[in-house]
Amino acid sequence: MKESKIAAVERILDNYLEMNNHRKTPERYAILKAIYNINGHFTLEELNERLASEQKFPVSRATLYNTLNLFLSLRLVTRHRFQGSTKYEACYDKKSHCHQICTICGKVTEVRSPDIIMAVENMHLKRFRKDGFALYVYGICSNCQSQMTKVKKLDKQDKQKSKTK
Amino acid sequence: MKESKIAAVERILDNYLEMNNHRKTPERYAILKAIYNINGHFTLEELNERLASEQKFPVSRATLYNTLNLFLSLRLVTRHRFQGSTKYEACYDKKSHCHQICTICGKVTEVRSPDIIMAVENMHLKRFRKDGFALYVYGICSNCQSQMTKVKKLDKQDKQKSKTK
DNA sequence: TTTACTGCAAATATTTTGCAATATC
DNA sequence: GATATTGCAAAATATTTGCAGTAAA
Repeated sequence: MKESKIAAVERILDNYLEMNNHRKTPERYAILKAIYNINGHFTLEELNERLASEQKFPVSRATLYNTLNLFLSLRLVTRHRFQGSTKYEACYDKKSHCHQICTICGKVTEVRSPDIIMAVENMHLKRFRKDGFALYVYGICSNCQSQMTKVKKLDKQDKQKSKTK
Repeated sequence: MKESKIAAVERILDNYLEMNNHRKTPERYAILKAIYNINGHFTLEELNERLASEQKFPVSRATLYNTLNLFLSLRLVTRHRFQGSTKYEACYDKKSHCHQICTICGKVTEVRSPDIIMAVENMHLKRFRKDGFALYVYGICSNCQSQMTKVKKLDKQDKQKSKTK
């Protein structure tokens, strides 16, 4: 299964490079393979390390940026910019990305939502070819909610203290 | 109308600062006011210039970052990270943001979509308090689509030439 | 042989941080 | 007066760019 997915994206890359007289460098294929062997989000740094240690195929930062941009334009990867860190993600056969993001702790959770996918598909955008989407739902996770309740209680105590004082 | 909106967000800020024993510095109010006088997206740089030239109230970059983060956590502004540039936006009374983004030229267009808003509202996220969302629909705008058609035609011509040669 | 691509290093851009001075409470 | 906040400058990050050497076609 995974093998055939990699084969499929390699074919897309092949095709693009041939059509545009660009070169089939080993770097490009190594990077593509590395990306499609990662599950979920990854940073450029993580990708770099994987290439160096696991794949024994270190590449320069400049090449990584170049190649990621190429893949971005071919829609073989997507980029998310979460608070502070930029994350990439393989996205062939995965055109929709729904995330819930806690605005307190920054935790990002991926969620599936057929309803949203349908709603976006039915969205009417004039003269615009939709290729995919990302949804970020912001809010507060249960963890931080209970944190906040605690803090509020402490605040109340503080106020009472300062009143009595 | 606009006046009352600014008054409303100022009250939120007031309240927060008082509750948490933080200080009501003129910077914070000047920045908040500047933000709510901007229509649509703005960069930190643009905000900086506005404060210096229009409001005659220049502040340091560090303070801008600090204050924007404060407003972010108070949900008085949102932050979008579009390709390359980070944009902010006033978001009191505007909890949903739908954008269509051309992956070729990078053009961002804001779109309204009651259906999406409803779909997100109905989304069931376990133990997560939804506060707002941003949707980014990626694709290709009509402009770039016609660009591409032209390029394809040229490519075809090139191929024919090299064949005959 | 041609030239697209890589890697390096330097340049830019962006954001964070430490700290002394300042202003709010 | 205590200390949260500002502004500055430096530091840390992140990304882009120019160019010489390398390698794919």
